[in-house]
Amino acid sequence: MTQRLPDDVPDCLIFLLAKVYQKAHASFKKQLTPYGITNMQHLVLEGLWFKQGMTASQMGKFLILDKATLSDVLDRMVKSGWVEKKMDKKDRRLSSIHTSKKADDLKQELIMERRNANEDLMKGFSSEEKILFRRLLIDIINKN
Amino acid sequence: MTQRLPDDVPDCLIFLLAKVYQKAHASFKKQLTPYGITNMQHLVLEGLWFKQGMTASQMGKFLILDKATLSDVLDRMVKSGWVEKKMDKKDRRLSSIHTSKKADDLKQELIMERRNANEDLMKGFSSEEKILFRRLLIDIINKN
DNA sequence: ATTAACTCCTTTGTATACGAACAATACAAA
DNA sequence: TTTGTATTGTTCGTATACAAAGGAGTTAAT
Repeated sequence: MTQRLPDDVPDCLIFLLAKVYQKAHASFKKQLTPYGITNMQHLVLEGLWFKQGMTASQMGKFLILDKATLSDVLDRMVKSGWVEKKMDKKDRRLSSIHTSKKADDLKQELIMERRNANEDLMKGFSSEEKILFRRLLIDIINKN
Repeated sequence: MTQRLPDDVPDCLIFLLAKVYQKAHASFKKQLTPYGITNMQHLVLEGLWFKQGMTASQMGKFLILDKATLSDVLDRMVKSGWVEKKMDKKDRRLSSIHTSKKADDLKQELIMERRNANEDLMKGFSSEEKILFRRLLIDIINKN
């Protein structure tokens, strides 16, 4: 699917952002193939390694994901043995999510894959460009 | 769904790109609501206004979209009356895609909505930042 | 205690995404 | 002209996305 822009690059930031995301997503997806895990599932695992035991609601806020999306993702991850849900005894609406042993065994490897993917993306950028690029992205996300 | 990053912004470009895309997509989606058209459908229309009569295959290359994705999108757009397909008499595998009158009547308005969306995204950026940001995005897309 | 309001999560419906397999068609080579 | 190959577009399977509605549980206010 990966392709190049035409010589006459469209003057549309929305389009460029969509294509950059598409590219970044596709290349990380390829890196994750050997692990049998999707990009989204990788994100969930890293989120849990940062804050083990989050509820689905907390994770949704932390990762900025719709609860409906997350519900499906977690369901698949429980079924495929990447995470486990533990019912909360005090509040029966909640369940805390934990990574499984299968996931923890791959922790260092999976984190490294992400680091590599990030470096690949900005390969060729100067230090100043990297910093500025990051700042501009954050600005857009936090706008409004 | 739209939210802010935590104070401790994750050091992961892939994540930031996903969130920027998510934000840009969501805000343009809201702008398009009154027209009863999706972001993707808007993209297809602008593509056709640039090069009327493309085949699905050509459009896929032009917009960098998977043929399977495009097939579904075009199908819905034909059903909802935004585009029309004309069979090619010479090569019966092909059909050229055209915008409908319903779409053309909204052309100026729809193009303006995109322009506004793009300006909103980079509001607050200096001219230099805008130019650099665009260049960096294009660099990433055309990498490899 | 009971109702109202709120929260958590799931389910439903629609629209992307895209790899893979396919059918129909076109074309090039022998 | 038959055979092999390539191209176009569809269909299938799976995984996001997210709005909207719903079910279950909790808490606040009366």
